[in-house]
Amino acid sequence: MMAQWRHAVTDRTTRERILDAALDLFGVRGVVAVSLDEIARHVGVRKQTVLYWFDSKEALVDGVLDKVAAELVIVIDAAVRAAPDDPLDRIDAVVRAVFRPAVRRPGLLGLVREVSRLSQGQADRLAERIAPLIDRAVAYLGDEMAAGRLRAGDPRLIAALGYATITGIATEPEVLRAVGWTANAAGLRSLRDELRAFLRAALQA
Amino acid sequence: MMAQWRHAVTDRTTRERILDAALDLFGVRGVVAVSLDEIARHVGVRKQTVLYWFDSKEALVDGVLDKVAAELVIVIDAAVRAAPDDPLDRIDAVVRAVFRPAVRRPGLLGLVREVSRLSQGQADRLAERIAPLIDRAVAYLGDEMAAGRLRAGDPRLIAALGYATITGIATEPEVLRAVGWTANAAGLRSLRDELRAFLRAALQA
DNA sequence: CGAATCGTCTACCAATTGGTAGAGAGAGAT
DNA sequence: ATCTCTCTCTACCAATTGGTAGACGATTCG
Repeated sequence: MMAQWRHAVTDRTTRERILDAALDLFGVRGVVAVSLDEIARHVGVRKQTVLYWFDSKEALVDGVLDKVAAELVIVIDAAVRAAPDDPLDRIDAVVRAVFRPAVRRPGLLGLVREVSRLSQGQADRLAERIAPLIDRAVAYLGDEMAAGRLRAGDPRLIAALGYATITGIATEPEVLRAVGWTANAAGLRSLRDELRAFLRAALQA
Repeated sequence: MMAQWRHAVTDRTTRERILDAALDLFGVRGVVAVSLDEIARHVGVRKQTVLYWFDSKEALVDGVLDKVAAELVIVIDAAVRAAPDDPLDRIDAVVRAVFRPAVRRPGLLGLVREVSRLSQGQADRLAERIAPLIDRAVAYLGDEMAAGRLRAGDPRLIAALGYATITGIATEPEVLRAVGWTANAAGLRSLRDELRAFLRAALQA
């Protein structure tokens, strides 16, 4: 139990590779649908090695959630900091910043979605990690609405709706396939632009 | 195999009750996370009775997908037929019509989302059933855009984005909880109204 | 009444699941 | 050279999974 933490700093490779594989598999196919055996196979190791680094499947999920939260916080923080003042441009910047990693790793947002199917404790764990992001976004939306620079509304629900739009479109390739969209570079660009225009229109004053 | 179809007409109770329980459980927790045993327990019957009515778990999923598609088609068809001419009002009507059953049965839209995790054949099965709905919606959006009554854009992607927003917000209670929303009658009303305003703004010319 | 059919049940089964126990290879430290 | 510690492995295990075989009562039909 202790051993893992003592070595997590120096020896990252195996542990990190397990987390990476678990993130992709859990995020795309769901936590219950992916066995420890399958994760181990993807890493090129035996199941017991996974159980050596993580005491249980639950602990592995915890680790993956932490990883996801950290990655999202970094990406969004950087985007917000470097963004211009105008609220619509700022939201634009966040969308663009989230879109790239979300497309590169479909499991990233998929795992956030997965939270509603996990235990209450695990949901709380992730919520706690990204709460600062949410609080800041909600406060920002509220301020800009009050200043008349964004369409008025309940900033909490507006934030949730924006999140639902982004996550929904990023995690449901089947829907895009159903409307005849193709997943090449041009398709991705037009999807990103259409998403930005959609959110701009939804939020502008 | 034949027996089931021969009797599906006369004896609906058990079969229907299995489908109902399976829809709710599959939709909320995911197909792989729910065992036939659990479904049977919810119905008050043994697993083998479930396997009597449906040859396999896969066949049960097929049945549930058909049920979901049929329910959605009926609800949306009725809403569209009874809706006024103005495109924004018409979309409004559809949102309101979908919102009620989606809230009453959280598994309904959850199961549609689940499709990306099922087999290709099952994804096709559902896609085929709701294709008319999608095609009509896309064509309608395109016409109204051309007429200048809706914001211009790729009608296929706009349709997918609208779907993502509705389904996303309806199937992720954790997100709403994270922004401090409460699931009572007043909360539901304000969520529905905020969703309508959001989509109106996103789509209007 | 007798026979067939239908719906549900009990009794199993092989495969897979998350998890335990502990062996053993390799590296560093004494 | 041996001892200790880290890491991965083989060998199991109990529980659960989807699914099969077939018995048993009730209903329908001749």
